[in-house]
Amino acid sequence: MAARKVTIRDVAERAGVSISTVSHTFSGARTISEATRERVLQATQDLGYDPNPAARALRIGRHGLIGLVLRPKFAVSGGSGRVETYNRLLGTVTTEVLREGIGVVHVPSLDHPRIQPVPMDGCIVAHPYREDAVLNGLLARRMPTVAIEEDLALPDYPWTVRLDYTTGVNALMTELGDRGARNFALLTGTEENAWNVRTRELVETWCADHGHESRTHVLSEGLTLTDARERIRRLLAAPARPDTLVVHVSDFAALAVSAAAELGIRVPDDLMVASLSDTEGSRSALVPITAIDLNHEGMAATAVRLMLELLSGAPKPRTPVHVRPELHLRGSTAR
Amino acid sequence: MAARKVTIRDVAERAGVSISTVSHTFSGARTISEATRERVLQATQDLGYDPNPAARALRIGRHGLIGLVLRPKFAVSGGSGRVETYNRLLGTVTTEVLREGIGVVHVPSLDHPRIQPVPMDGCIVAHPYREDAVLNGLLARRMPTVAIEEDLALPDYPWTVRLDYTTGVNALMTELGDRGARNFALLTGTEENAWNVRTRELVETWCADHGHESRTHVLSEGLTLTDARERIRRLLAAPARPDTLVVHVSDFAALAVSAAAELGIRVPDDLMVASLSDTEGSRSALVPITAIDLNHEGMAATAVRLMLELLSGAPKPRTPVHVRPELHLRGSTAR
DNA sequence: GACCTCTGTCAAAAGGTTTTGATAGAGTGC
DNA sequence: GCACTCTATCAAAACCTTTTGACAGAGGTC
Repeated sequence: MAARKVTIRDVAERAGVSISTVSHTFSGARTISEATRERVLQATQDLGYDPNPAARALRIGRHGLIGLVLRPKFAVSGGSGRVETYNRLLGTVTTEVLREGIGVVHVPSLDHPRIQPVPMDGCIVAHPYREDAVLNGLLARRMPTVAIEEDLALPDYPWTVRLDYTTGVNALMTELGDRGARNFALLTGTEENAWNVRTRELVETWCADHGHESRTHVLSEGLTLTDARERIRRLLAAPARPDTLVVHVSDFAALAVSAAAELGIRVPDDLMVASLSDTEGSRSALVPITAIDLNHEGMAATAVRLMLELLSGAPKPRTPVHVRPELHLRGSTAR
Repeated sequence: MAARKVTIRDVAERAGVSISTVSHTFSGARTISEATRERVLQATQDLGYDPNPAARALRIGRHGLIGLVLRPKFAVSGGSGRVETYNRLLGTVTTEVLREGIGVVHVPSLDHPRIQPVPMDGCIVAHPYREDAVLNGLLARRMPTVAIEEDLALPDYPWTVRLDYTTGVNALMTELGDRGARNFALLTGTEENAWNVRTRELVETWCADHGHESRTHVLSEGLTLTDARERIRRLLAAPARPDTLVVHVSDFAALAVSAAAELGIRVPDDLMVASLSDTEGSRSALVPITAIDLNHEGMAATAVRLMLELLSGAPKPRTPVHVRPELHLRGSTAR
């Protein structure tokens, strides 16, 4: 079936020139006469020559590929919100990187500390856990690595893109406060990532600072929608019901809205709901939900920028790199 | 910053052995004494050695990567249904391929006929257009290629995974007929891919065979939701309104359901709606919509199986490879 | 002690590019 | 017609692995 691959040597032979001439024809590194170029191109065509990327990479020392790892592990079965996140990241990284003529390779987020050697010039790790095994493995191998969101155990890693939670969460809380919220319930998650930890700190601090009630409930991100619904329903049916719900997962926020409807609780009049992430789930809920958009596009684009800097040998950023989230006010908190 | 990369030669030197011994230590191709192995591993550790994938690929002639191209072009901004499709494909391909220790690389679906050389052993092209430039470019380069859905101009390409539209669409139409559908409107798309063309043929043929009215409307997949909504609204407001809508894009089907609600048309009593694709849009519409699930998981897994066969030199499949879609009956067509 | 087999190691070749120093020949200026 | 510069080309080296044929020494058999 597969006859021997045709190499630059075959092309050179057929065109009656040396292999360096063929190479130069493609790269334009040296001037080549029109007649020769013609013959080389013709030979290339005839033979169906396709340069070997491995040989090229070996010689020039670059693969032209950057890796992308998403943690938490990409799960097809996972909530649609997570899928959307992955897509926004992947889409942006792909687009941005492409502009530089670089490709994207999926790096399996093996829990194995030793990732199998993948041809990449650098790697972007999105949403690492605390003491993330993949991130640490890459760093140990001296792979140029950019993190999207910090590994909480590596707060000083300079090549990190951080979301400016302070601005985002405080803006949201102020808005809720202005609209009369006094008794908050925060639904946060179990995964130890910047998103959960930082937003929790900020919400709790803000409530404490403003003398408002606040109670934090931890809900596993892995909960089925049915189980999550049940948990939320119980929370809303309890006698001392909060007047405001701040929910980490947008799909859960949507659940809260529909659970409220079933219980005859009016949103936003009796209960305000806000989400700490923004996806289709929050946008197209029964009552559209006020949400903080995590600006995955901005994060990804910035990560790519950082990666290009890192690869070109630029000095590390001296101050933390932040990206602004976007607050979308919607019906679930409207007057 | 980046001192010269440490190579197998450095490890050999530090361990006081030859480079072949180092290589054998890793590959296990020859027996190595315990003492030597120990020293080699220690040296590897000390130096932070990381094998060069390009050199390896060059030598063994395989990259350990397969490419994935999604056409129509992956658009983040595109409808959420398209995003979901991409994810289901990507997720399945990644998972399946990983099992074999192979990685996945994103191939930009450049409209450029000449994709830049990407290190991959084979490439999966999903949903090619008619006379697809990328698919043809790959074949011209003799790249082992598997198509998910046929290129209509290459009906005999053997390494193609096809959806069994006949079974799926006929089951749907029969169901609709049984439930009293007599006057059909088919909303199909402008892109010339197997999905649009095959389903259209089947719906029209079925209606003709059963002596039912049917009218086909072509809606661009690129329409904004607002424009699509308007078009659908006009269709439903017309005097000779169909009793059944079969819609290609699930997001458009969801629009039809809500447009009907606005016009006071009851679904399914006055109007049945079915979708030729199944996504979050159809599942969580105002009235959940009966839909044909394109079984992207099955298609992707089969494509990977085909790819592995192709790469291992197996003979081409003698009969077309089909995957069954799944029909989900929901409220939009219920009695 | 001659012959053989095994074990552990090495040296060298091969894989397909890109890059660079060298050079032949053509053109230019006087 | 000499000295020089350009233009177009070539040969060879380098990139880092994996694979394979060779071989030295240890141990076994008669």
